[in-house]
Amino acid sequence: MKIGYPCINESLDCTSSRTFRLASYTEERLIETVEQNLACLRRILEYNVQHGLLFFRLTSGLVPFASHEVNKYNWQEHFKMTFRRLGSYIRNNNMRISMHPDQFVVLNSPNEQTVKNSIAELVYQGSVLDLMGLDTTAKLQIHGGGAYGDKASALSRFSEVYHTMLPDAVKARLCVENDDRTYSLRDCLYLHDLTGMPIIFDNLHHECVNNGEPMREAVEMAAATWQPERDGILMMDYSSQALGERKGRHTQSIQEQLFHDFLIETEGLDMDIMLEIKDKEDSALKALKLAQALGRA
DNA sequence: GCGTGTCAAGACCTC
DNA sequence: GAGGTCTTGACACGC
Repeated sequence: MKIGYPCINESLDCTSSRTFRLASYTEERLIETVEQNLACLRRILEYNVQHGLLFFRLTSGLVPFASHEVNKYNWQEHFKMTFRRLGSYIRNNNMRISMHPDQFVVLNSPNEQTVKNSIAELVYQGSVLDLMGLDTTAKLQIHGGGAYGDKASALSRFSEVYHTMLPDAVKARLCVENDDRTYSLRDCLYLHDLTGMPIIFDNLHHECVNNGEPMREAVEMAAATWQPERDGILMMDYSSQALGERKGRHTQSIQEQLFHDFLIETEGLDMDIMLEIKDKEDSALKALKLAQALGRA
């Protein structure tokens, strides 16, 4: 089991998602920003290795405006060697990597342009992992999308786009994650049947929307959608409810007893866990200790 | 130097 | 149809 956190390291004084305004786009600005982002990413990865955190989500913002039409620059070629070195470092240290395109990536949107933009974004993020030379156990994680008042049609639209429009390089990495209001684990299992995509399981979302599956059973069902030789073991997002806040809101800091209970409940199941918790590596380090104490990591 | 309105992109809810 | 919310870090302007 590997433990990790997403995108941002709060102990370091750099960010790997520096950006700028579209209005101030220039090639020079792009190159300079990507250079800084990749240098910071290197530092974050080194921190992670030093601290035993071997699961990490790369930020979507590594290359600003990567899938925007304004960006005609061949950054892939320009940064080829840097990406390759980062990838070697990741592989040599046996780290697991994911990326999570954000809310704007909606494959089942009725709006054709939205679908096109979404695919372009997936191609960009997949190409980052490709340039790093990572195998297909490095994943792209998206949600089901909108329901548009007719979830059955939305699900089949997803499947159609998947089969007719997505490049193989994206399909090899794409996963679907259960969300906290529309697409439950059951819906994701249906999408898995239609496409073969593995399911990234989110325990807090499952608490928000489910069909009565107990937690351990839910984890087992999601894990069964992963083909070990192609996909690796189950990836999951772990969080717990922020007390007194809106349902589904992530806690500020890990509630250690709850995480301990979750590990006990899932004893014997192998998975990599991403702590989706606001204080980032701080909670991930606490989680790692708890997992190590139970002989899980 | 600091505070704050705004930022490429979507969906959904309320009014 | 307009506007707010979700979520959310960082830019960039104004003071």
